Amino acid sequence: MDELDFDIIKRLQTDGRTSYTDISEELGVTVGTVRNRVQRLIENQILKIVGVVNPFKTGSPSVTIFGMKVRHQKLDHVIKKLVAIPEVRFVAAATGVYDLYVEVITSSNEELYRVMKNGISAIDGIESIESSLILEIFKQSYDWDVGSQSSQ
Amino acid sequence: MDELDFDIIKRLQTDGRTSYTDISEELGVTVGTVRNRVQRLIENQILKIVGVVNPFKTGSPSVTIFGMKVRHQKLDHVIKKLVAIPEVRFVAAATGVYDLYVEVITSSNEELYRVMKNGISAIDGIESIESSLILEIFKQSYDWDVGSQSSQ
DNA sequence: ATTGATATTGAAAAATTTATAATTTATTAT
DNA sequence: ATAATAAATTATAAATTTTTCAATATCAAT
Repeated sequence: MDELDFDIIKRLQTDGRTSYTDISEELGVTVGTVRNRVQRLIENQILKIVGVVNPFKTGSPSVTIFGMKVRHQKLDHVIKKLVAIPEVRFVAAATGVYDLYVEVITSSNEELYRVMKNGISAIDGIESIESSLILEIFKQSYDWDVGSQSSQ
Repeated sequence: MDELDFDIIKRLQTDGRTSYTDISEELGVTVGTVRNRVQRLIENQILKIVGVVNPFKTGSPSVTIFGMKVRHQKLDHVIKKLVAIPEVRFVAAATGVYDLYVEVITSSNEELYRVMKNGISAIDGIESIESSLILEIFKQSYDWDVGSQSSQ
């Protein structure tokens, strides 16, 4: 990871379909180099180019954020199980009131209930779950500051 | 929004750089149609094609999730102010313990402190803030089920 | 300095995107 | 129902981008 990687990422953060040609001209390297770099970043799972939708604009989905307290000996196990559930789209460890934050998106409340009952509740090691149904998303941006070589 | 829109979105959710040609062949429509649809979806802010990075793989950032309780009369105002802060990348209204969930990404703890002190704390109407520093992200997927015409 | 490994470049071929006009499909008013 | 209008889709060609690959350059270790 060097300055060029960061610069390429910055460009793709604002538009994931920016042509490698454009990026190469802007950054003063060859298209091939941009291509190689992007490929490597994607292979190493540092970068992912995806179409993102606001779930509330494509239907009436159930978006839920869970705050979980977990037995620390079981943390790895709980994470592994959660990650394996398709409807679980975000899992992160945190400090503070909850050990884990988990986001689930289903296309209905019935399906949410199914995931909670058969998927999440069945996991051994979860001590408590606080759940919040998301009503509306006001901001969802992906161009956060990836920093730079010099700032590390 | 019809079945074709959903199918195009589904394809882009897994790879944002899938060629329109590929999509068109797969869905049995012309490239032009795919192009028009994607353009319209992006214009209407239903779809966004972006490069997403795992912030923890591009440095040592501060990722924080805030749970906020807000005076309901001030909710619009608080949301407006939060959305305007560049480091705030996610704002959503919720049921449950918190009225708002907010995610902030900064490239350091110092910057996080600055955003909290000058940006967030300065907003009138926030009654309480619970903050959790995210330590690691285990899953971050974007291919949630956008449903279909028939399922709506 | 030399070797080996890795990354970048340049150039041509293949493929995709873009633009545009014609056609089809859908919508609205009569 | 029918005609008129609008909107979306198609087909085609030109412009651009992506891909491939051999040659060159860069870097790290000996």
